[in-house]
Amino acid sequence: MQSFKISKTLVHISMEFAQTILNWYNIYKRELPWRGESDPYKIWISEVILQQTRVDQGKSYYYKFVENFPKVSDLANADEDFVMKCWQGLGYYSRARNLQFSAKYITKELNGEFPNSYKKLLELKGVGPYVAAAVASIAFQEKVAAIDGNVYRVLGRIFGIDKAIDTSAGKKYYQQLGNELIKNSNAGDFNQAVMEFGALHCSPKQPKCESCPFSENCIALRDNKIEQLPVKSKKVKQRDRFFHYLLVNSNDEIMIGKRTGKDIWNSLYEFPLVETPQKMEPEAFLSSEYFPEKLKSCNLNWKGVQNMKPHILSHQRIHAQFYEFEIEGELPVFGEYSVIKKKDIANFAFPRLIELYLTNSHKMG
DNA sequence: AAATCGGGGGC
DNA sequence: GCCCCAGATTT
Repeated sequence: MQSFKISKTLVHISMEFAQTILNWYNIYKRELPWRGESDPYKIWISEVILQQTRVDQGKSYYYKFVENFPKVSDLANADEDFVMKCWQGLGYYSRARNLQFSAKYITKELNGEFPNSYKKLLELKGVGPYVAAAVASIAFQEKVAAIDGNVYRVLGRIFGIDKAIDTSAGKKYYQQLGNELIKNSNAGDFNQAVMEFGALHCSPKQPKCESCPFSENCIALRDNKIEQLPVKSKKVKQRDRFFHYLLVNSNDEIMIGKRTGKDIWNSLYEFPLVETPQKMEPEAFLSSEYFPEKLKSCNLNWKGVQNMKPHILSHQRIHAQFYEFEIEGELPVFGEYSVIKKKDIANFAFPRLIELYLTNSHKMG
């Protein structure tokens, strides 16, 4: 807060900051599907979709959700596989499961009355400080700052904050600063304005400092620290994984199973999967201990294998191969997998990696 | 506090 | 390749 003249009080600073950012917002804000929405349920949907997700990527999913589940009770009563199918391709699939879990909670336990405060919203599964603040401010005008990646960047730069955004002390500091700045504003507009400013003007790379309404007061600009702020302390490391998908086909049927557990892609479907600790060539894999005994003994006809380019996730590089088998007659009972008609395959939600394979192999015939 | 959970886009 | 995106939960 040293960026403003020392004689100014916090009230003056917050009013000046808010007025500047709201002026900018009124001129440059984008038209977005959820802009002007007053239904807290739909605002909630939009905010969950937009977690760690760009607006351009989330838009079509927002339309899909409000169309298929126009009310919270529609989402509560929907088939889980259909909800996951609507989320397919968006990533972080626990968001979809938690969304429906909380929709059931609101519908059944709260008699359909949507939580109407920051504190009550925080009790929903999948709702953290950001979403609770966003919904509370936009739907209920509660004066609580929604601190997302954009806001960290905008405040971090303008106020020259040296606290790291991925520490609890840093998060607390930013939240308190935001809560001061929002005090004299329409909370919903204020939060959306700061985020929009971060997305369009104070961007991570090549921010438009030359035309910035805060250029006179921005500490980062003054000290030439635009590239360094906001401060982050952690670094992510990736691990390699080696997946062998087994396509067990008959004429018109194929084997799939639903993933459970704490690994990636929980609640999505997949083909029988074997993971090996290191890279293995197809021939070596097929005659190895890793290839399931149950399948060795049932007269599989190996048609070929398709090698995918590494599938890159935030913490993993997945090297996948798809083995195509044909089998005469009935498909065997195998593990937790079940047999479906190939024509029904589009009803199930698959990871992007499998979707890519299906698209490719379909194209190739 | 650190690790994990996806997928896509910009450079 | 690296960084980041209208973050939250688990360990």
